[in-house]
Amino acid sequence: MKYSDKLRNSGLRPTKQRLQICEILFDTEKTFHFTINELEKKIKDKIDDKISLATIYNTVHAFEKKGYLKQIPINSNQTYFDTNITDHHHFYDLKDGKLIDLENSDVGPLKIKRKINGKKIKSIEVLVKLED
Amino acid sequence: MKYSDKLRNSGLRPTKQRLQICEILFDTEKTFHFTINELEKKIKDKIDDKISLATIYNTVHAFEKKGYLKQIPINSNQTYFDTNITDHHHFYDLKDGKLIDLENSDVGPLKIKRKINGKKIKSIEVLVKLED
DNA sequence: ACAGCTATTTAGAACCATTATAAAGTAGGA
DNA sequence: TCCTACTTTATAATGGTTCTAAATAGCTGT
Ligand SMILES: [Mn+2]
Ligand SMILES: [Mn+2]
Ligand SMILES: [Zn+2]
Ligand SMILES: [Zn+2]
Repeated sequence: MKYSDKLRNSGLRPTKQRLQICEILFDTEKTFHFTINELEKKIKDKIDDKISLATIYNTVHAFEKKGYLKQIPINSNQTYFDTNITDHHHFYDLKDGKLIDLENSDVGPLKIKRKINGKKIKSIEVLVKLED
Repeated sequence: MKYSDKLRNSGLRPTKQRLQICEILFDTEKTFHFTINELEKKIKDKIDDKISLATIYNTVHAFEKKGYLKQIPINSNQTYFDTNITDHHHFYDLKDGKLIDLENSDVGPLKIKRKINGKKIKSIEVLVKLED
């Protein structure tokens, strides 16, 4: 399915900027992790038109809200996003700030035994910090 | 052991400010989670002397580096700290931004099967997001 | 094709948690 | 007491993110 249809089906107009960002984010063999800053660089490298920083933020947030991107919970001055939207976990290399995917099967079965009244679990995320 | 000795043993001079912050952080029945902003409020409430914001940041970072506090990996515009330095996990209530401790036994055994060459695991942290 | 409406983009300003600066104050050893 | 390194402090700077409001572009009905 074309990105334009996917966007329209989500209630998002398929603008030139959104389509170009789609290509950068989703036309890849492998999924990847990125910060806004890194995405901005990638956009400058790969497309000739300029996309304003505000639009990059708007688009990433719109895609996240629609479920096409995920935020990764991590302590950093920047927000990390993930084009891999399946349930999975992460290694976080403290040395270089890079993330590595951990499949669910790499972590083993997680069973949260405690329950909070009136709340339900939205996600379970494991972060494994790595050092030398 | 008095806080002054604990601090001296860590190579930190037991200043009035650090001792007062120690009392707020560690003279409690239960451990708790906080942001710098919340700690600042608590300091204003509980002690009569003023402690500058810079000192609060300095002290929290010094205590974290010495292992008396932990940072909690989470997506928020503020950094969350924890006076519970044991290995444990968290519920994160997306509605009100509050954290709840999850004991290791509440999560079940975690076994990270994948290894990264030349790196060792420093910590394994689980974040369980809650919604209504 | 056109008009009208709303969504979107954009440059720039604002926001705000955090960090840096550098001057004044303090703890502890000689 | 004196010295020196450590600490505190007010304040400025930083930098990622969000806001603003004006210009532009996509879409629907005619
Ligand atoms: Mn280019
Ligand atoms: Mn007071
Ligand atoms: Zn991932
Ligand atoms: Zn905790």
